[in-house]
Amino acid sequence: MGKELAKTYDPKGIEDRLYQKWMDKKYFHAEVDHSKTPFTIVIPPPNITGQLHMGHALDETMQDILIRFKRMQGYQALWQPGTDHASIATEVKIIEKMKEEGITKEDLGREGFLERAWDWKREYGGRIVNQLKKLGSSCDWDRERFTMDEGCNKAVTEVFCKMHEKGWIYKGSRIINWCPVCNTSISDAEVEYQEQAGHFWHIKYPLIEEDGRVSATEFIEFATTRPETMLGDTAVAVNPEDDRYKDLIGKKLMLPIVNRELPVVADSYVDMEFGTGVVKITPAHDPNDFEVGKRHNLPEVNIMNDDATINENGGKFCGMDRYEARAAIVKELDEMGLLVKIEDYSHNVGTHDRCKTTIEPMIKQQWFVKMEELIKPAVEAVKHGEIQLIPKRMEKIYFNWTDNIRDWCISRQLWWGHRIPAYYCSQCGEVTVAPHRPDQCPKCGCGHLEQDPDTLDTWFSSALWPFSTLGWPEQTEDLKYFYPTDVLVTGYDIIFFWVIRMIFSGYEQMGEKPFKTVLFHGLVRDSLGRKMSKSLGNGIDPLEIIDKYGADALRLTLITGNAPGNDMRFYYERVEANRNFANKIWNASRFIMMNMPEEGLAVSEPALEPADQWILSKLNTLTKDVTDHMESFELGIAVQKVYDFIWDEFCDWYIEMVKPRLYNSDDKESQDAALWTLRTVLIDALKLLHPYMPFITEEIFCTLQSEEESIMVSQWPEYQENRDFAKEERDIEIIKEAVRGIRNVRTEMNVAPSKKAKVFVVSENQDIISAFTDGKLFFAALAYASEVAVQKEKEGIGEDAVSVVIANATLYIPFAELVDIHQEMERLQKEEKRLAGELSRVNGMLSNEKFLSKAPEAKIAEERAKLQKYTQMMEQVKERLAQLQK
RNA sequence: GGGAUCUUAGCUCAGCUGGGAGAGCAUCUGCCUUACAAGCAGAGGGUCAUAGGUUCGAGCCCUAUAGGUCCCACCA
Repeated sequence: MGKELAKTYDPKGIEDRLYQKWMDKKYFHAEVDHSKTPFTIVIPPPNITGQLHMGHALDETMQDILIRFKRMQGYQALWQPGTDHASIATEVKIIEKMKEEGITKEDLGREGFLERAWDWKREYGGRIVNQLKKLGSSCDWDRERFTMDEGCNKAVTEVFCKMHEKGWIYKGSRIINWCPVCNTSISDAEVEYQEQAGHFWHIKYPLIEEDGRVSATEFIEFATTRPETMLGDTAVAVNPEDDRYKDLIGKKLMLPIVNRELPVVADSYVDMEFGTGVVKITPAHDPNDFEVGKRHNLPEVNIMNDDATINENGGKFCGMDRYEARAAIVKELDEMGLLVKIEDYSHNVGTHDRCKTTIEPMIKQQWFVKMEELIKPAVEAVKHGEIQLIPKRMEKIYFNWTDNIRDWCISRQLWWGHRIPAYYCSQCGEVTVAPHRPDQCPKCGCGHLEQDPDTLDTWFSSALWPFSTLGWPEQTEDLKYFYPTDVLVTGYDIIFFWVIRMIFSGYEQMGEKPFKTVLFHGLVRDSLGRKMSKSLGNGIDPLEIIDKYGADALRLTLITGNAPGNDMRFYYERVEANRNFANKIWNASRFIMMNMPEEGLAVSEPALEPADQWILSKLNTLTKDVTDHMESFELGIAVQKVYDFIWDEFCDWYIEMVKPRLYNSDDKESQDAALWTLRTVLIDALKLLHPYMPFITEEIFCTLQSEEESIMVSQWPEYQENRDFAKEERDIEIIKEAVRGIRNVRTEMNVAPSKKAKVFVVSENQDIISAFTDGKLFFAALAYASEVAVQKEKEGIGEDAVSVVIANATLYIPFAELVDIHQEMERLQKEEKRLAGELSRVNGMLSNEKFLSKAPEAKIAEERAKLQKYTQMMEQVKERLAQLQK
């Protein structure tokens, strides 16, 4: 007897031990090796503030599967890991923590705050990395990077200076999205529109008559959702085509409360159909109005402070919060008789995606990236398939963004991040953009230079990630060898933030795409289909699942039962089912090991029996299918096939077929062949499964072979022509069909499993006869037969036998005392009816001329074969029925 | 307003380029058969949202409709 294993698989202990072994052996490490083809994945760097959630777990699992697969295939597989400083997310968290201590950012000052931030990074930055390891992620940890490490900082500065010189980064006064809570500008991508119930205030402004007096009778009415912005109104606009207002164009209105004269301008932006066809124009606080203002040279009156309170331009409302001011203004307008009515109105409000605060559009000096030219190669690359997006439908989302792109506001009024390398001369005001602080102002020569206080959007550095992590801007060997990377795996939710920006950055800085394929996945939701979130408290912690069911079970759950790019729901039942699968493999392996002789097996291939050839042939097909599916990124389909193979074909059929041979030590040769096949098939199946379930496969592999070896650096199985046994496959399938038939009738007749009976196999077909003769031993075991007689004639079979009809053969089981002739006839009649149905369908097809002339030959041949098979079976059923009727 | 996506067994979902509907869980029946009760053997259960169309053939392709989800968008 061979090695002993525990009766149930317990991943605890095993996983950490194996991970440590892999680390110790440096299996994850990849070096430049020109004898191999590189295969590279860069990790979407998790935030240092983050804790592992299901989204990460899915993301990392997909990447690990690909990396392990390619590594086994012989590629030089590099999975480049690292973390992201996550500028705003981290800064907000640190401020929150400081608040508990009663300290503000300002108390500490910039230096003090940054010290705290780095402390935070040291404390929590490693946490997520350790969690990734729990999943089994085979990242090259020796290469771990951080978006604010020296190399990445250098890359950021380099890009900023280069692009500034080129004129593609500029500073400008433009309308931007301002978050009054986070106190910073944010990019368009960070604005999240939320449908909110609000009001539509109908207001009217009086006309100024020719003589300069404010009319008491003539007004223009319009509606607004933000009445407080009237403080910044500098015009009212109508559509130039609008006959109702043609006469008004060029005239003036009086802005109430503020008492500012407003011109009536004509602009096609105004929709005549909407509302009254009149729009008040606030260039400083609305992006559209800003554009209108530019077109008509309107003054821009900023009415708000950074915290969204009204500033001195708001007169008596100065100091009020924007909503307080809104109420006060509405009240005053009402008192003045200028409020026409208030309607309930549901509309989209822009909020900051991080804190959900309603953003305030404001005109501010900010740094921008000019997108027009930059985006072009990124569009071409996807359009021409140089970069492939999976699933393909993501392309539409991609183009939708690229087609409507606006300049990217990259400056943030934050401290945690890459500080903008721009220096201002306090004497002459000259702006110098340079990698390092200049000693003196290049214009006036003075030494009073102040660095821009702002930092860069956190995505500015992540956009460079695929090459900054490989050493850029240095032309390193790593960069030459591993870039462009192969696959980027990420959620579709950051396509705009990250994927697009990496693509245009790759082309701009490297002159080459950052990756060949982008593999998108969806969101992991809870069992009710809701997003997992802290506020709902419905998040499921992957670490708890790993602790309870093992990382392998979790990985399998995340990767199966879901189409690429679709969201998935998380069910404990599914993890449990996959845990059970792990246990199934464990026990199959245990069985094999228990039967292995101490001295081991001869290495050479023994004389195989049909059952052995059948499973080897199945494995061969499986190998091909799995490899094909994995190569086309159909990871879930691939592993589903391995699952079915292992559970159904290997465990439920092959192991059962082989038991009688194992227990019969008289035929040593047959036993050896069985053992050899069991081991060979198990090992290859484990290899196919390894990328998905790295721990259990390694544990078994090593127990089966030696602790020193590792499945993760073993060779990926390949399809072998000489393992394709078509005939044996067919023969065994026929026997399986017979077994199923017998089990079926036995259950139907309530025959106790312990009750064995003689089974007669009657067939005139020589192939069938020899197949059953060869497989007698296992057929008997599977079909609960006490004895099997394979013969051409029906001799010696009593009338009161149960019969099972399969193609080209009839099986008889004499159950004298159990057989109820009437019941047996009913059963056969049911079968007759089923066959009649099949026959009419097949005949229908084959008698259709159009089918015969248009369908592919293979299909026609297939149907003809079926016709033959069913016809033959029908004859047997009829014959048997005729006998019983006598 | 534009677009994407979904609607398949009681539940959650697969179903790759069109060729006789699948899985897991749940349900029912019988089994502790010397790898596994986290198991084995068997069973029931679907007019593949609806209506048209293309095709020899449609869950799959096209059109429309209904309902759900999501993304984008400058109608104040």
